[in-house]
Amino acid sequence: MYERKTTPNLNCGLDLIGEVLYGKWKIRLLWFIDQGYQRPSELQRKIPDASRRVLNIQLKELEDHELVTRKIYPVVPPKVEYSLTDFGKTLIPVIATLGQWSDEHEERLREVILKQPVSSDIDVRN
Amino acid sequence: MYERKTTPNLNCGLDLIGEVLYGKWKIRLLWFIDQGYQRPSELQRKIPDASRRVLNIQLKELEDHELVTRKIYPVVPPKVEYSLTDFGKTLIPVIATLGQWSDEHEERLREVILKQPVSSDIDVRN
DNA sequence: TCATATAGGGATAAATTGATCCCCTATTGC
DNA sequence: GCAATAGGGGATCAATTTATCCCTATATGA
Repeated sequence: MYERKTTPNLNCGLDLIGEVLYGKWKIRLLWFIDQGYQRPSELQRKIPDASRRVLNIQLKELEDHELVTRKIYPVVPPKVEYSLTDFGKTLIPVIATLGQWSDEHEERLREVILKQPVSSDIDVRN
Repeated sequence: MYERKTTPNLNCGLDLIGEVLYGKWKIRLLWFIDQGYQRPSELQRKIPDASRRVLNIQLKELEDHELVTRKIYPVVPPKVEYSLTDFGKTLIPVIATLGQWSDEHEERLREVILKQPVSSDIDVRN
């Protein structure tokens, strides 16, 4: 497993939330789990761009941070279900705010993201 | 300058907001600029853990994404001021939501972040 | 003359994150 | 026996992000 070499900054609230929410798929994982997609395979289908492996790793981190719990059913083939903890649930309105903002500004966002490379870098040979 | 080798995912709103807000210091930069700390040196003093260089790079990205504008005063020594664009200002309530959540849960967050390494990894030889 | 302040950037190294590949478990059904 | 199913993990590589180091410029004040 990867071992951190630097100590995280934990000065202000924004550092703290960064520690638990940074990770390419974490916000989506929380969101989809809240929506009822609780099994790993369901989550993979909802987030096909992420590899199985990375989702597992990020789910594990969410679990370590007590935002989700993992319940294993002792059946074959195995069955696992993730749920939000009460703590994790408090994040849902926050995520909703993020989602709402990006939905409202979707078009603008696409523009500014895709206009790369920036004007000064445009190569007229294209 | 670093050149991207993969194309970003832009499927849903959460991908989009990720594109503009990912970056260790970006949220803080937006927040402090909104608070009136507009000059690079002021921002550096507010965020001493970030190097000058990285702040410049992230400010540049915020500018490319039209969240801030950069005004250069032709004086010596040089003077530069960043301001939020109207677009950037729409993010402030979103950031406030993030900040509020993490302030409310500050103690809990510190706990779960610092309890690392997780129980199964604890080495009794310590 | 030299340090300070102010803003910036290139080159490069280090850290972190994400992706790929291949392997394991056990049962059911063909 | 072999494939499919469902969940998982080690090793390793690639991509990305952040940090470090050192350089530019000009004016002011000691």
